[in-house]
Amino acid sequence: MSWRDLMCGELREEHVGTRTTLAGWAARRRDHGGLVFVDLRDRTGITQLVINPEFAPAAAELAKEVRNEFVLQAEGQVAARAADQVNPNLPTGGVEIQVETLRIVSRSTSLPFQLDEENVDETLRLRYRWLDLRRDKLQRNIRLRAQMVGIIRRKMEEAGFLDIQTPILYKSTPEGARDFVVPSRLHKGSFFALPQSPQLLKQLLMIAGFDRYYQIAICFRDEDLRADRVQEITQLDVEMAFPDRDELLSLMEETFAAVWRECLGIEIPRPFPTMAYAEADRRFGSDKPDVRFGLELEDATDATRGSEFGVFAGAEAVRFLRVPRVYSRSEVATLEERAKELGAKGLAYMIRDEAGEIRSPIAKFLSEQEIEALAPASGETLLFAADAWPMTSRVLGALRLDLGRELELIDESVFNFLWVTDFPMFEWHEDEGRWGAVHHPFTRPTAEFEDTFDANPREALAYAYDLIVNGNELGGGSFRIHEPGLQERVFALLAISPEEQRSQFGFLLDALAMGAPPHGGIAFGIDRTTMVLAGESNLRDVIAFPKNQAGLDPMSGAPSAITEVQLAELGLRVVEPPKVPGT
RNA sequence: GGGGGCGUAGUUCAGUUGGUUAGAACGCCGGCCUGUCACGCCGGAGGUCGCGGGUUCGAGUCCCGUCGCUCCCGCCA
Repeated sequence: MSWRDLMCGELREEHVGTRTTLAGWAARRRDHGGLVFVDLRDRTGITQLVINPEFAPAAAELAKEVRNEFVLQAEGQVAARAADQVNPNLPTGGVEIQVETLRIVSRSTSLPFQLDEENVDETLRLRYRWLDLRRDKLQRNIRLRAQMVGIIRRKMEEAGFLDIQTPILYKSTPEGARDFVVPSRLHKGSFFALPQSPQLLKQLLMIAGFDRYYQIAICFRDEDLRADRVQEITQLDVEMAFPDRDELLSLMEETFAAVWRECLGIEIPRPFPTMAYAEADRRFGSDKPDVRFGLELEDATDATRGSEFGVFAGAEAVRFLRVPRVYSRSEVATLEERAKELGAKGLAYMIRDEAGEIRSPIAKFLSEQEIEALAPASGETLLFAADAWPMTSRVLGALRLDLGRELELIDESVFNFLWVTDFPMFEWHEDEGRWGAVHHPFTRPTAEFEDTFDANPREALAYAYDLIVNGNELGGGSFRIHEPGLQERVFALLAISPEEQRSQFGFLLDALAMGAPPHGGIAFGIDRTTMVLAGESNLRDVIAFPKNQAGLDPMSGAPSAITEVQLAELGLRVVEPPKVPGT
């Protein structure tokens, strides 16, 4: 016996007069005492069942018991609806099933929340995720994700890339994020780490001669979560030997263009524009600029150098946003709050109102030439950050995004893809008193800096690139170091001792010394790309079974304590007993 | 580790200056209803106001603490 002849959303006028069997969930029941209507739902849509006690007394009796989310099977004639009974809101609205036989396949308790209710508490949604996933939006997002992954695989295979799996139980590395660790039973006291990325393994695959590799890889980072950051991510991981940057980037562009075309029917213009990191930082205060709107940062460092205003005169950088409206004192105070939250010491402002009058607590410190150099127009507010350069970028870059949204400067209908390139190789870690890698320690410097990066780490640029859409980082990559000597120099600059180099990365250095081809690659966050594709602002809405912001799963209760027996087998003792989550 | 917001019925929310028995909609239960599609009508059940303490004649409301969720900063090569 087959459960169904057609899917609920597939029924059309052409089926009128045929007998058919449908199966699905009762989305809604409308009981008229005699006639009963049931909206039967499956992943394809909804069809109306009509149960008439005159034709089907047994079915009518049973229909009175039907409640929301019961699983039903219904057999009957497909009937055309009278003109005044057509429901134009449903694709199946011109037809209905005149039910002859109804079967309650499965019952449901009353629901903890209604599927058509908005803003349901997220803990409740996660706890009953199987219900939450029945909602239209999540069904659509999960399908979109699967469709995207399918397109990506097709494109990678067409381009001759080989899908190779790498281990999940692997080795802890000191660089980068915190590791998730797994204790080893066979080797008590030793731990595996879950991969933060298959980075070293894919490099070894290049050295092994698989010159085009890709994988849809799960990666783990034990860091705090955000709306757009989870601990367990899925990434498209790509690497090629004897690489050609234009070929690699254009393959990626072609892949994403295909995803947007096939999933959304949107044609993304190619090639994607490119912007150097330094320009992105200067104009947008960000390494992942949202270029859908202007409101770019301006520089007033030189113009205020000799100013009587000590904060400006003494700051490494004085930069500002030119906002096309006049703010009240309390509105500016709100903006200043936000700036302080971002790490600014304050937020100076200068308003030229509609009458041309300057309103600014700092105007009295500035000469007329200094004010004219800033050229405030009538109806403009200038918002200043004066600090070390990176802080001015952070504060004004974030403020720019807030204001862009608030002033509705953003065209939400467009997708602006952008490559950001020429990142710095290194950044100074003040707290640790050493240099760190901006991308990762295996990234090669651009040719220009290969000889000089260790003499002048601040200036050195990396052969790296990120793909940005509307201010979201979808992914990034780089060309790698394939020369053992060069790799050792980078390690040394990062203050990794020769002993650590051996113990942590000995296998990489050995491999590089045995015929390593030039290679490079890229990796994209599948979750985040789906988020952008689906127009969501939260990763949890594009992941089937996500954890909450505290990294807990309200459904299963993971993570949870393990038994004394398990601990003993692993040679572990728990020092701090776990709090039971959710109490 | 730090900051903001939220926590009232199964769900989403309202709740005045601190004042009688804490409300609405949806859901749930019972009844009526043969063309509805957010069906309609009548009736009903359902609340430790997150938890603990304090102020007060009196606390959902004010204060302190705590827990949970969420957003952000740090962090995330």
